[in-house]
Amino acid sequence: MNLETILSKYAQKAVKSLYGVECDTFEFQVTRKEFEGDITLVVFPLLKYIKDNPVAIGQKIGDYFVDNADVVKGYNVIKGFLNIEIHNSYYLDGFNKIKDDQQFGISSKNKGQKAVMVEYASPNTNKPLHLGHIRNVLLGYSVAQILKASGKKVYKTQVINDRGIHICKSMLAWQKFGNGETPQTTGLKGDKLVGNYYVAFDKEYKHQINELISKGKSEEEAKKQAPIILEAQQMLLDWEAGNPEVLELWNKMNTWVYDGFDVTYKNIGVDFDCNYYESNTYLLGKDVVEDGLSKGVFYKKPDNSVWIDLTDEGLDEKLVLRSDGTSVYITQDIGTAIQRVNDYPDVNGMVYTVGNEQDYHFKVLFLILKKLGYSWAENLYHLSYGMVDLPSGKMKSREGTVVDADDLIADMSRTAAEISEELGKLEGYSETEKQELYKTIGLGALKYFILKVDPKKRILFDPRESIDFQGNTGPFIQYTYARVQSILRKSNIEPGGTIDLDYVLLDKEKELIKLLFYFPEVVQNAAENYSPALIANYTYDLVKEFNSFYQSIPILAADTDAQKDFRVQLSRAVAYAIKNAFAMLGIVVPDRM
RNA sequence: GGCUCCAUAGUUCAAGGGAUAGAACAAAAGUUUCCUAAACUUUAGAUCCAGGUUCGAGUCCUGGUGGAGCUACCA
Repeated sequence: MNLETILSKYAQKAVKSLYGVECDTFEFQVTRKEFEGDITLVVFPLLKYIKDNPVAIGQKIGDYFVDNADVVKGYNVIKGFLNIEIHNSYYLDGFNKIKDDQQFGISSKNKGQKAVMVEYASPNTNKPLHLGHIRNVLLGYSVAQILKASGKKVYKTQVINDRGIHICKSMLAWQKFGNGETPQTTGLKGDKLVGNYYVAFDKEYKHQINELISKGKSEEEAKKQAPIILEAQQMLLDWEAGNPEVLELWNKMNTWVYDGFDVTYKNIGVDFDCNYYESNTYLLGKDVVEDGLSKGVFYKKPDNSVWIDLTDEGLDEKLVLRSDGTSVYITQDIGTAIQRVNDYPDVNGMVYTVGNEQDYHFKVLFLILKKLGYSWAENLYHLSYGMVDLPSGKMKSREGTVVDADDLIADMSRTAAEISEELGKLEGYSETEKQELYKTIGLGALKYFILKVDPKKRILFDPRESIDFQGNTGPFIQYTYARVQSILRKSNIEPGGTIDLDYVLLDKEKELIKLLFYFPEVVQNAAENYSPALIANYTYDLVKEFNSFYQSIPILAADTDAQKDFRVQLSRAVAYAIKNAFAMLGIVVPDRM
């Protein structure tokens, strides 16, 4: 039971006995540093029920606390704020309960109940992954970890967009200009190779358009009549018809791309429990539409196209089946959602990590699924995030301003290596260990940089300024962790034992314990809000407090054995929290750096 | 046109309707015979505008301004 809950109970009794008022919700906040006290009851909200002045109310409740609540040592009232001082023994007792818990902050309470499926990445197979995908993947993966840590069962998944005209473009260009090139013959990553042909297609397409325009065609006509686009369209038809040659090429090139993606995912440190391929799912959903039609959820227009009317919900009419009976994007998404629940019957909710340009699409999708009457449709969440922009604006592949995922990761490692080598603290590390560490630090910087920002907001990424390794950054937090590990190596104080409840706590020590107590709540909060940023911010606060403690208070050289013991154990508990919090962000913490 | 999201120090980010709006980077100054200076300690600096609700508004509401996005029988 946390402090707020305990104090709420006393507060409830207090207002009952003092004023005869029934009230069960109270507003607490952490006492500001400039005031005496540990936790503060805000009195103002009580004015609705109690006719008295705020200071008097505060004092009376404060007196009641001191007389009745064991944990309360004293209080002061400033304006409408009742600042409550808590006995050190409360903190020490609580600390004894958590200090050896390596899983601290990770809840296991809801295990075995309903699961949630988290979708992220969702790449196209015609282009390599870029910085935008990195934000997507990091967010999705992190939210999955946070949900797990909050006690939920989670499946991680992606939808791979492996069909359509865009894939045919790369295939066609490879056929025409590829001379049989493969990742093996060129040494290129498969996704990069295929991406190059996508660009090659575009180049040729533009060339043909210009030629046609010079022959007197309008731009519109030229775009439709360029031979290469006609060929691509034919290829798509062949693909849909099951032409074996086209399918073989499609398979071959997609395999290259998947191999390339696997390398990138592994580099980033993310994975999936299952994959859905659009080539398997694009036909799904049609039966559901038929069914919904009979239920009156959808309606048919004279040309046989099927629609849903969402004007009552403030949205538009939306097409769900074309007049020729083929499905559209949303039809497929309806089908995929249902398929997932069929495949994983314990799934009772889904999180879609998709950019905010699709806010409208997901609003519609969720509404449709609700109208179709699926119980799990209540638990769908669009984890919508802002674009990653460059100082010049949007990333555009045609202008070559895309920040490639692999390149960026390599860059980050390189920067980490430069800084590390300059500092020269890695005596005794082998070259492999060093490289591993540089990657850990580089990735830590990148991931923290992206995840500390509220998902909704767009991120500005300036490739020239790169990403900091100092201040409010991943490496700063990793560094603190490494420092603690160093202390633990040097001390021979093992986990276990109990801290004496009479131990005299210094302010900075108490602050750290308070922050630790707050961690499980932060995890729940982050899970409810699907927000890795909350975890990142919390970790930063904790680490900042620890560094201040570390700097001003001797640990191994403490005056007494009791102090040394306590401070080492406190440091270890902080390290557990850092490690677990960072794991929720998908960031690894090093033992040295 | 309609709808959605965003707007906080020079810059990048914080702030569950609560006290004097926090950090970091950049700027200025200091701290290594001491547990890792990727650190710590100081200084200076901000809520887009106008109304409203509230005991209390960066936060909620209305209207502006500026930016982004959506508004396809594409995915």
